Amino acid sequence: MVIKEIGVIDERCCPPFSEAPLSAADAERLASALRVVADPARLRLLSLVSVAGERCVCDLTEPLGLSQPTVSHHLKVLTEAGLLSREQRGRWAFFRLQPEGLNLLRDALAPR
Amino acid sequence: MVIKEIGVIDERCCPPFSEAPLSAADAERLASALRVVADPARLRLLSLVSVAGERCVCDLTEPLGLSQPTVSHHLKVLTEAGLLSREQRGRWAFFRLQPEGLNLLRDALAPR
DNA sequence: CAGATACATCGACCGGTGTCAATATCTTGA
DNA sequence: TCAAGATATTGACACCGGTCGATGTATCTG
Repeated sequence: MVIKEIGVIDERCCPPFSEAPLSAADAERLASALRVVADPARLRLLSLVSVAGERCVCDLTEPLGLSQPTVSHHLKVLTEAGLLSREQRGRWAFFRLQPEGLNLLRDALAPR
Repeated sequence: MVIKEIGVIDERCCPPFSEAPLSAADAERLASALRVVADPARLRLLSLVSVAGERCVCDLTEPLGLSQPTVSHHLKVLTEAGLLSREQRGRWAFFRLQPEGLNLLRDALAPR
């Protein structure tokens, strides 16, 4: 069993913002999580998948105007971060939005 | 009169996420806004200012362990983005959180 | 098995940015 | 007006990551 250590958005990623000053480690974790979505290509991928409900790589390459390896790279980052799920069906890999990931990120940016 | 074009978090920065696919331009704007907070030093600055209510540069250099020019640079980025306000009083520059900035970013990450 | 299709991985390039030292600018007090 | 303190700006450097072409791997079809 493998536990992802880098770039994962889970319950540890997003400590409360204005209760106490963020430690260096917490800030690094949260910044890593935010860096995942701070990219125009990844935002468009999230949006395309979210609108369609489900998309394979072949559907995503052309609207983004990026090469297939680049799109695969971004999808991997988003999936490892917990923002997308991946399901292999035949030759195709289908991706869906995992809304909890975005919810965790949103909550991390809430001043309380 | 100068209108900032890059990295500003305002009402145009954060179009709805899953109603329609993000355009390239919208994705670029939103990514620019998110890049502002996708940095550990800037997150810690936001947190320190948020907790204290108000801080000057001199209060922020030491807890971050960064040089004064670097801290000033990050504070400028955060201020131009609309996440902090800056008020000069005597020799000191005091910074406060502008909660609307974070609210706009949060809303942009909401799947609807 | 051979070819085709869909996707992933690798290696390399390059532009962007976080960082610092040095220096400039601004503000106050004597 | 001069000196000192607080902050901003400049210039340079190093590192990270987005991108692509080439190639590898898996899956289906004939």
